[in-house]
Amino acid sequence: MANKVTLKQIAQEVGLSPSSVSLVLNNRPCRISEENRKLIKEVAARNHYVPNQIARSLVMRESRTLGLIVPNIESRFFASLAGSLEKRCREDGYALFITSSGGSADDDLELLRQLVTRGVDGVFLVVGDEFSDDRALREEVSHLPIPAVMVDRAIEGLECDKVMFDHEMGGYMVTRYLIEQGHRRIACLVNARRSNTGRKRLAGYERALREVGLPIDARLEFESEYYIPSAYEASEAVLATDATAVFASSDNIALGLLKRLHEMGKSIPGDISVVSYDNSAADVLFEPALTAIEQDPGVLAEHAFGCMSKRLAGRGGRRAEEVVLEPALIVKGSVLELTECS
Amino acid sequence: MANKVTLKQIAQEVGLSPSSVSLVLNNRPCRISEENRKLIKEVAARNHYVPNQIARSLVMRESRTLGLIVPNIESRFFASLAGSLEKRCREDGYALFITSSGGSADDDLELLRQLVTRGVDGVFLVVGDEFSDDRALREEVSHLPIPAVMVDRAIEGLECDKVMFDHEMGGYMVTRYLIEQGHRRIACLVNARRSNTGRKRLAGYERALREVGLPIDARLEFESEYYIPSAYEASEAVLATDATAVFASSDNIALGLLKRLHEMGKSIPGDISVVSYDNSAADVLFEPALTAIEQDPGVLAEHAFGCMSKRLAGRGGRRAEEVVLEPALIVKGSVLELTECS
DNA sequence: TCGTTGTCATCAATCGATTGCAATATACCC
DNA sequence: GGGTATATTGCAATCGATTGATGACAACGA
Repeated sequence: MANKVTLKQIAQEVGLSPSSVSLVLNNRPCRISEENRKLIKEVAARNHYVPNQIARSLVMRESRTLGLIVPNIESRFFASLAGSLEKRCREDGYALFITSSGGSADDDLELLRQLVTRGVDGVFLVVGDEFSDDRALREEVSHLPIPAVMVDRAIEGLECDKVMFDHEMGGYMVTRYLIEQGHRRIACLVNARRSNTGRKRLAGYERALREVGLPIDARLEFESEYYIPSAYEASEAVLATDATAVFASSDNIALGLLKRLHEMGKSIPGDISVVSYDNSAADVLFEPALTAIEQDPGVLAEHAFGCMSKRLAGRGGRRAEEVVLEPALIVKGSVLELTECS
Repeated sequence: MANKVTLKQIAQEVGLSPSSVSLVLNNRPCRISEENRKLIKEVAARNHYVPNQIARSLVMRESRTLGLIVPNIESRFFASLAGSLEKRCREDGYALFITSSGGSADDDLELLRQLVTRGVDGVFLVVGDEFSDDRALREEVSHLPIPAVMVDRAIEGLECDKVMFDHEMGGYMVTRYLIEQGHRRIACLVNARRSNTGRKRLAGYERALREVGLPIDARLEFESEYYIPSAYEASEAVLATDATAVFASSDNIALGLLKRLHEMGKSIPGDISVVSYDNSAADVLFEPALTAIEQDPGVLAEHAFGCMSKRLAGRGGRRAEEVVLEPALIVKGSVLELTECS
């Protein structure tokens, strides 16, 4: 294990003061003879000098590091978001500190504090979807000494930059599309009990029905957590209805549903049409491919970074910015067009 | 945005010196009257004082932060590893700085430097599987001023703690099992060209064949990258052979293979037996479930943290520690037992 | 009254960088 | 030689915490 080389050591070896070395290595405008400049750079390189960011952060009051808190890094969507965001940050010379909380507001709070004391210049928060007690978290976020951007979801009623896809619109688009394809009995499988996003998607679903005068039938609305087994369980009841189509409000929910369909020997879209939300890696396998709402994590990352960037540059307005992105319905082959006669 | 509160401010408000405040808040053994102790703690709490880790790291020369570099956080296996490792670190009061490199040695190097200058106390490296030019990286790793643990894979010939599953053994176990089930013509689909782990799995496959006197037939060995489309492409040729079983050396490779099988209307294990490596989330869908080698990322994380922990405590030996874990073959239903007559 | 002991708290250096201001040296002009 | 530019470089404070060494003060015994 090699020792770390410090500015002072370089200075000593060159025979100049630490100040001069610092000035030269940071390309600060200053009058140091060309000769010594060369010398300093050479010695620094030879000794593999790397400035200590810790020390630098302390005096500069910025670390060029950002933080990200996601509920669960093992979920494909968040992993992808984290990946995109990291790449984007790196492009601008920021490192991204990725952390995964487990989804409880307490853990979120703990991580947030960790990030702040570790000197990140800003945080991206993917928090607030679960209905846990988040008073302490809201409190903390609203008193943060650094900029924060809430991504994909938000703590309701908190003044803070937000970037997210329109979940209500997503639910609406799916349902509207199914209606246009001639479906009238449309079931949905959503996580409305424990998730804000789920609740919004459900609202969109209902709006679409209402809009065309179709009844909102509680017997067609089913509840499922965002896990495959949960959806699998719930699916039996869904398939016992007379629905001709199902709106699965997340990729995992769709997977659970498909598993059940497969077991029952039902075919898509022949026996029943399915629309999913977010594409899972597994989707490549299905024949036909799943029609689904797509929320590109890369787009989310791009906008989130944009907001952050503005704040960091001090260009953010006093009021919080809210970016709402429209999701896209990607039509593939899992929806049957019902003709009038059917 | 609230201001950050410093030790000095607290001290001022209490009317004592910063030293005293520091001493008390860190529960250092010192003689400060019970009365003042109470006061200090109360004022600190009231002001939401949180010590600045940056400043603390500088003088303490430790940050209680560890770093992790994975090739691609969007891959399920790495995401899961990152998740487990983070949880484990947190249990011991360490934060984990997760970064994702993209897999090139250059990026790995860049990230490694970033982590080091940002003062992490140690790094977990999941690097070195791709055959890129890694001289600079080896150089850097071998001169690191902090402990490093290579996880899941390694830069060959580098003296450094290592924790990984035995990939050769995995390939061997799969093949051995297939042989025991009566298979004689066993194809394999591996990433041997660009991956060390793939190469090892192939070696295990060949060892098993050799051991029982079966021929190693180059016409049964197929190459695929670790991506679904790549495996999908390669699968056609695999299925054109007379193999009764296929060893798919990664989850993505298995998915690509399955897609092709599905399209060709072939059934598992009736038409052909399949063994996979690592379970993918998508596996739940298949009927029958896939027999596969399982490498629990949690176990990997646990051991990796163990090594790190020892080093950090100064209890590591001078020589590098090497932990080789035996993978498990989880038998499900994708392999047909061939009877003698077949 | 002096010395001793014990209690409680502070001083000042340190970590490794950054940076405004001051200082030195050399050249140039009258 | 005195005065002024100009070119180079160094000093010392600073960021916010930690910590070994040291100081102040009271009580007590001789």
